[in-house]
Amino acid sequence: MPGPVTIRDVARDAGVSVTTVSHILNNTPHRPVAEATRRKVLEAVERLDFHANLNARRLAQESSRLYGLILSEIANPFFADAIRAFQAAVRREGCDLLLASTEYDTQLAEIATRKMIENKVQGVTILTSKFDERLVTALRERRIPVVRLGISAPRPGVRPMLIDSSAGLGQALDHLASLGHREIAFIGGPRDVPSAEIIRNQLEAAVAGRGLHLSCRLECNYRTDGGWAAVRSLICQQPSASAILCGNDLIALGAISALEQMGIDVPSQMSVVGHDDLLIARLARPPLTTIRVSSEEIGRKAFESLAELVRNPDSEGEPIPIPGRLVIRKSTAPAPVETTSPPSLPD
Amino acid sequence: MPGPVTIRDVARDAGVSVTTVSHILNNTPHRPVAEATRRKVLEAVERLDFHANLNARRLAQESSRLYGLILSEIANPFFADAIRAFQAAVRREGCDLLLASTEYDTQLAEIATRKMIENKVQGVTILTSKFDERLVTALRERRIPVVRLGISAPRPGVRPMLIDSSAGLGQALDHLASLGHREIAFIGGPRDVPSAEIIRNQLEAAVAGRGLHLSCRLECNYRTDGGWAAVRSLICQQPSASAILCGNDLIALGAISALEQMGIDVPSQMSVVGHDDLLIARLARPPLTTIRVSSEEIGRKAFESLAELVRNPDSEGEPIPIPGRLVIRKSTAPAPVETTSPPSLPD
DNA sequence: CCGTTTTGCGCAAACGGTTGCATGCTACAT
DNA sequence: ATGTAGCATGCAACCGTTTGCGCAAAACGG
Repeated sequence: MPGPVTIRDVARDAGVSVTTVSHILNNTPHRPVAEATRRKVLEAVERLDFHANLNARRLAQESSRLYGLILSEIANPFFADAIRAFQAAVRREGCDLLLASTEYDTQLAEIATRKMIENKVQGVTILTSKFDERLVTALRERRIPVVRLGISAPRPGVRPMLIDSSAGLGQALDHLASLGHREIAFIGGPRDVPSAEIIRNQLEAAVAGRGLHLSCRLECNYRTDGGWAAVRSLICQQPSASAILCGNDLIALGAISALEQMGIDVPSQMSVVGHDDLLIARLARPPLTTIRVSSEEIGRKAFESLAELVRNPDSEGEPIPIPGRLVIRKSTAPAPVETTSPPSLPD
Repeated sequence: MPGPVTIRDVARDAGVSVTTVSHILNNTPHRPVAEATRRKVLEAVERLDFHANLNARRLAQESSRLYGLILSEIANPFFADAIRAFQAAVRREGCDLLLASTEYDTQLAEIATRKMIENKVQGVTILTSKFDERLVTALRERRIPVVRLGISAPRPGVRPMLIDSSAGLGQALDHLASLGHREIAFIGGPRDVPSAEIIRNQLEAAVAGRGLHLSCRLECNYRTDGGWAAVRSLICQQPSASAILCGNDLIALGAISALEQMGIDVPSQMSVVGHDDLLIARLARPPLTTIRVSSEEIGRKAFESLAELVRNPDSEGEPIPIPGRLVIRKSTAPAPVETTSPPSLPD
């Protein structure tokens, strides 16, 4: 067994030094190479089917040409396009991507961070809001630039990215109001998830700014079963609501399924609005009216800012806003007329 | 700027040699270490916040402790659980995962393969059936074990994994037959996708084995719009079918949406059966009767076999079967009585 | 008290690339 | 002929770890 073919084998085969081979393979600028030599080397590479050892290369090089991406779950559908866009941008730069998932687990988050450091990535994007600030600090101590989704103490080398649903939530409220809805309930994500809390706050602001009010605020996990359970309790304590705003699409889907089971038709008897616009929102029955947040935009902008941060390490910057906007489909309709609350009279 | 902390810094700080530090950090078996020394070193590691350089480590080590996973799209929902299971198994082994996606692109598949080789992974799992056999050969030339989804020439070091829907398809046919369906149509995936072709063949076999026959065979892309279009043409050319078997859940969802648009109710007027059982199948309206293939099982078994192959490099093995079985939900119901074809008489 | 084993540790050579610097050669101007 | 510039290439140190082997001191058995 001859072992793997190394750059030395190529050099020998082409009759040149390893230095020359290396420079040719890397297209080192300012190093002149005779055309004949280049051909000889390239032929040898081809003939021997040489593949460079990336570990050796990265060890020797000053820059790893590696970017890191940390997310909660690799297959999280919400981030599908973000991953794709980020990955594509990384590749366009001639770099590689190191992916790590936290699975919402503190220890795995630590492992993911450690992996970023050990691999000497030149920048990290964090797409999970449940991520200990201490770990960001660990990255910063190694001078690794960070772009991060969610609120984050603004500091040099760390650029936050904020999903701003204000506009979309406002549009949703206006949309519902124009359909005659007065009693609107909100089912948000878990209190301890920062992103859920942000949406909640933005909604409160939008409601206040419009002189409306929420008849009910509920909280549940971010899955369909959460939405399902929340609706059961909602109907008990606040049966007069005619529309429900949900913290994400899965909650909305769960809500719809619970309503259906209780014999309440969506949208004729109850309107439902989601958040995120997953693929599934389009496919649901009825197709979901929801607040769309472009995942692709998240991935693209995250990389842009990260690349900028790499060029310009300690620069600070405004949080990157990711806007959400309303997409109207079929899960919202005019409020039913037989409302239990009497029409309000102008005074 | 002092540069990154290396093992030498730790050694100096602890007053021992790098050798000792290395052995302590790796828990090298059969190397005795005084308890006091161990403590000193561990404290130094802590104090300096030392993180080993993985590139250097991998370069020096014989084994990379790295596994590769190649798939079509990282966020493909069908493989979500497979990735998770594979990843978890890799981690349990104390190894790392290298992920690469082909995006259904030949050139990216080549790049993914190259990356596997350059990173010296000790084994690769390929979860996309559209993957050139030549690339597998390239891996084999480097003696990298491969576990691969889909048919593959059986050869040493390569273990195929086959989704066997035969049982599930049989159950589906029996289920439909027991509901009184006689005219069953099939909408499969693209002809040039091997996995689609396999399902087609397994279905033909199941149909033949039961003395039934398919009234119609269609082909479309693997997305909802494919199913949508296929149903439009199906209704034109074969309006008597009362049930549709689909090559995957997205086709089924598209089909249902087209049927709804044409005023054909599912399931009372038309039964629809999917394949895969994505999360979305459960959430669809009506919830989809479908043939479930466990993604988690794919990931788990893939790793098991790969690990076995790593221990025992050139062993051959039977293809790993991944069974599909029917899950009955609400998209199938008794055939409508006003069938256009006259009841068949025994002769 | 003297071999012999065991324990604890370090030297130095890999691993496979990159890169600053030196060197020989050709070409050209003086 | 001679100095000089630029072209083409190679030497050798270095990146940060691992690991085979050797060495001294301690522990042990007779």
